Amino acid sequence: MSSFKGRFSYSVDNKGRIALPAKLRKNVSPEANETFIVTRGFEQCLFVYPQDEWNKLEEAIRHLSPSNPQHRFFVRTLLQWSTDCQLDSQARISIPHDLLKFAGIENEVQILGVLERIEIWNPNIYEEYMNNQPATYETVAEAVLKPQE
Amino acid sequence: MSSFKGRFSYSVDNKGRIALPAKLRKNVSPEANETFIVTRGFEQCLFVYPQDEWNKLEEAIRHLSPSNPQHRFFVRTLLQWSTDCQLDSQARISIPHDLLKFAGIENEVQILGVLERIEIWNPNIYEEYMNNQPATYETVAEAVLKPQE
DNA sequence: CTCCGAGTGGGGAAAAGTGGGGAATGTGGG
DNA sequence: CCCACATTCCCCACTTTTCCCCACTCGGAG
Repeated sequence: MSSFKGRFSYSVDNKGRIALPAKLRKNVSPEANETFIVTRGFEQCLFVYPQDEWNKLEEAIRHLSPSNPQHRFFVRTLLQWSTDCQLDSQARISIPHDLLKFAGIENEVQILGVLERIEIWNPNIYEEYMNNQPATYETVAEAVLKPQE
Repeated sequence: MSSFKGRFSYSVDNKGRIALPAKLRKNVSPEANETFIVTRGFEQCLFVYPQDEWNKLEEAIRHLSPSNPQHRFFVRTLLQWSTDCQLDSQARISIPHDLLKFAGIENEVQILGVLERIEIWNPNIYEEYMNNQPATYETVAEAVLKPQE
């Protein structure tokens, strides 16, 4: 099971390639086979799943009801943005332009490790997201971690 | 289970390395495998968890709902600041610059053992924190220890 | 006094990040 | 049908950072 963590500032070269930070690369399981699925994230960012983690997600949405309109909408939206990416020999992935455009990414990115997935953000949008949180880290922590036994 | 205790004054060299006090090192369980996770603490300090203690924390946040925006914010904030650190052959950990900057750490640090984690503070900030507590140790003790069975 | 463990400092090899050239593939127009 | 152009991918090269190892100092125990 992957457990990505950390925040990294990386550049996007003019071919739309983004290097995968070495510390994240070490947490990718061999079953992922150097293959990643990039898709639209929550908030204005991209989610990157290693193949093996994506398979779990796919299994989950496979069990959604095809007769439920809301489920259909969710599955369509998720999958229409999803695309396979192979690492090149320098451990970089090449992101399609429409996904870069969706996330407002130009030359610089913030890369986050978030347990089973990796997130890619425009640094300014990320900054804004973090600054616009209604509560502070400490107060949220108190609420989130309280029921811990 | 770890049970760190004590307060230590240590220096940070110009490569951002901090030695782990010998007394704390003796309390690290072998399962930690010389690996530590450094992250942002509450208040302006850093938390250092041995691998095995971190795993418990990670297990807790893994069960948070991915569809709850507040949970997403918390997990992102916690993980974005987290990074793995291996002890070098001199039992030191190398702290990334952004974490040092967050905690306002320059050349000197206070290291605290706090049960399952280790805290690293800028000595001045720690002093200020201690001096600005509204209640005294004795009155807080009364409130904290009262309901103990 | 000597030895040993603990804390501190720095040099050099290896890895990681970044950028770009050029072949292979694919698409549309002449 | 062939050619021009764009796009993709593979490889090579340069720079910076990281980390691994060795050396020195200090203080306490024997």
